[in-house]
Amino acid sequence: MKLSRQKRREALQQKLAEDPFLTDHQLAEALGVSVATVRLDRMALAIPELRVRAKTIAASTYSRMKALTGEEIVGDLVELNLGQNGTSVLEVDEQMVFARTGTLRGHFFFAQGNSLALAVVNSEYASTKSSDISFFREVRPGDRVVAKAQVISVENGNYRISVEGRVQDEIVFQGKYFVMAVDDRGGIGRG
Amino acid sequence: MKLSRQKRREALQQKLAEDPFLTDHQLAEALGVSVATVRLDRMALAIPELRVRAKTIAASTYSRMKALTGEEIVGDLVELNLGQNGTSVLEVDEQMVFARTGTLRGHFFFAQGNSLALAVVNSEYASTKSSDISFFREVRPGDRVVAKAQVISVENGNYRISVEGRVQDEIVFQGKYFVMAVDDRGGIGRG
DNA sequence: TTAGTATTAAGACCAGGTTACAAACTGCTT
DNA sequence: AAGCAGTTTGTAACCTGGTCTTAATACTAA
Repeated sequence: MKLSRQKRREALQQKLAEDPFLTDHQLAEALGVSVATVRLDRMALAIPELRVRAKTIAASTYSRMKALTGEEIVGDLVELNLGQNGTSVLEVDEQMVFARTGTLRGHFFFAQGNSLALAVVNSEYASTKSSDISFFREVRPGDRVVAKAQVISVENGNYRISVEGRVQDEIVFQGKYFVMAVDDRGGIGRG
Repeated sequence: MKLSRQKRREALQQKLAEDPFLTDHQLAEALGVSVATVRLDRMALAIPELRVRAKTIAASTYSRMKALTGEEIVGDLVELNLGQNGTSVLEVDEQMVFARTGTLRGHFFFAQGNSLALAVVNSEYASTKSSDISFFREVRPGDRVVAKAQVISVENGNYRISVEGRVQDEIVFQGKYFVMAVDDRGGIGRG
């Protein structure tokens, strides 16, 4: 069960890809090699120690989870004029794109636009009634998508909001959101 | 700046809710109290040490992030007839809803519909060109959203797909997705 | 055989804890 | 003022999962 150094390192990377929470000790056992060798291999492959890995994963996924599910805004809100307009920026990273095409998954565009539209309204219980979005250009990890929202019209609590997302002045998506501002909790159409 | 023990412990929990990656030392400084006290408080509140917190967060969010971003489908695909129709089920949990209203965030609807639409097309590089969605009813944690997609028309690689999401026969969202099947990598309009 | 590389082992050190215990400071009663 | 309880703080020893350095051993090709 002796692997060449090359093979062993590939196996090590594979193991860690499957489960990044393995200690050097566990890795050593799995690969049938000493802990010292595992450390050397990690060094050579520039793989940080378990704690750093855990913390990095935690910190990155945590904030992203928060952004995606726990918080009200997807993307960083950089400007906001309630009832008028707003701007948010979304940094695209590897986690957000399709494995196959390497391009941003549509729902991040939708989510960025959606949450920006809701932020602009900022009623106690604003909610999206409907939306209409088009995607123009592919986006890749490293791109910064700047979304600008503009309120087009307001009619007793019903906002029409236009959102445009650009990467360096090139438009990547364009959408209209119809948002309903509900101030009591009895309304319908929460999104 | 002296807090009662009660208040201090609340403050500690608050701090950790905001940023779970604070060391005892940082907490001690923030609360104006010794490290030993922080440890006692953590003990009393059954809050594990930093490393355990990091690892736990990492382990739990890691799998969820993979489910949310790393895979091609949001929701569980339960039926699929390529080029024709498909069904997916999304279990709504607390992480997916707005804190304030307790209702599902629009982008999960969008994402469920979007990924289902793409799955139905299943070209090598299918991508959403545009969409048009309406949200009808609020959805709460525990609900199972069953989405059914139906291909309406196909014209040289351009699919019109209608998706309906229901919770127990009650319609919660309805959307049309325009998906482009791109078999080479040169096309535009990836979503 | 021997040089050079790969592997292992052994020792000291570190961060961020743990446990156990002692000391000090508080508020309050007697 | 003395005594006591509860709270807070400090100290020392130990643990894990590493670090870094040095040294010894094993393997392999010339």
